Amino acid sequence: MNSRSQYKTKQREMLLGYFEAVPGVHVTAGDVCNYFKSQEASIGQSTIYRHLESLVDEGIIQKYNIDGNSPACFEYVKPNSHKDTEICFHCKCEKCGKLIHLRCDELKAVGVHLNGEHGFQLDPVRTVFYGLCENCR
Amino acid sequence: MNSRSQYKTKQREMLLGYFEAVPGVHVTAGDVCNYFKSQEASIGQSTIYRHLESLVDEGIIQKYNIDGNSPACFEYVKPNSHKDTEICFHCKCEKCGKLIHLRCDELKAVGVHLNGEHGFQLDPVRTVFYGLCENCR
DNA sequence: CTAAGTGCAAAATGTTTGCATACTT
DNA sequence: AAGTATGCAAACATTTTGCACTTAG
Repeated sequence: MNSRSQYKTKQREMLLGYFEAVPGVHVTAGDVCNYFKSQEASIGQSTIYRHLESLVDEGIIQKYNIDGNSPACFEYVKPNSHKDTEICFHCKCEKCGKLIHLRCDELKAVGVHLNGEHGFQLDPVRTVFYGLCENCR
Repeated sequence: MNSRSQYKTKQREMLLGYFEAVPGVHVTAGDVCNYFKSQEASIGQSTIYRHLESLVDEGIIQKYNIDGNSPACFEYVKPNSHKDTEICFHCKCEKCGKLIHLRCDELKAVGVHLNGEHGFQLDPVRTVFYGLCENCR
């Protein structure tokens, strides 16, 4: 659950570079593995999985579970979009797959409510609202 | 995606009985398998998986994917309960992994708000709130 | 030098499928 | 009799782990 890398290794830099090159795009662990398999400098799959976990813990990428059977998706998080003052909620369309980013005070109230009434401290970074977007309804 | 059973078999009746006996409780496919393994009249796991799919399609049980790695959860849906008041929201503790299910009108307001203000039709079955539970904060 | 990182292959997990047999209608 | 349902074992896909080896600090 808590794994951050401490060494700056070639593999970590390559992974970071990969994610930085595709901001706002979802990739699966398999996508990453395939990409590096097709490069001359490849990375073992366990290393990829281990780094994905670290990068999530470090807040550099985000992990989404679209549904139970398909593989998890990862997305690069731009460093300056992470400030507390602009909490960003995510809505994912179950049909077209579109990811919508919302900055909304009323949604922040959900967190306050969960905290006050149910003793649950919401993590807006990890929580994704699933449903249907405007076009797909 | 569309599989409804047409025959009334012993196995189907046993499964139905099992779910009706534990309304409002989440069970995984594995839980169901284990339960029936400990009974003298057991059911094969493929049969269980196939019936779970049918029962979901028939609206008799609901399926939740809490996160990508843990198994899907199933819950019996009481036939005569008016749906709107029975919407169940899920909170998952990121630390201890505890799953809390809430039936809360104020959370329903989130769906209304997303719909009205953001044109997004929330799917409460699929959406899981991540955060920290009372004990882990 | 030492702790951390790597990568292979194997294990673990949860779910699905092929197929011969048994059951419902 | 005809078409489903069953259940075993094997296949599957994704992710995790054990362990010997390498590397960063």
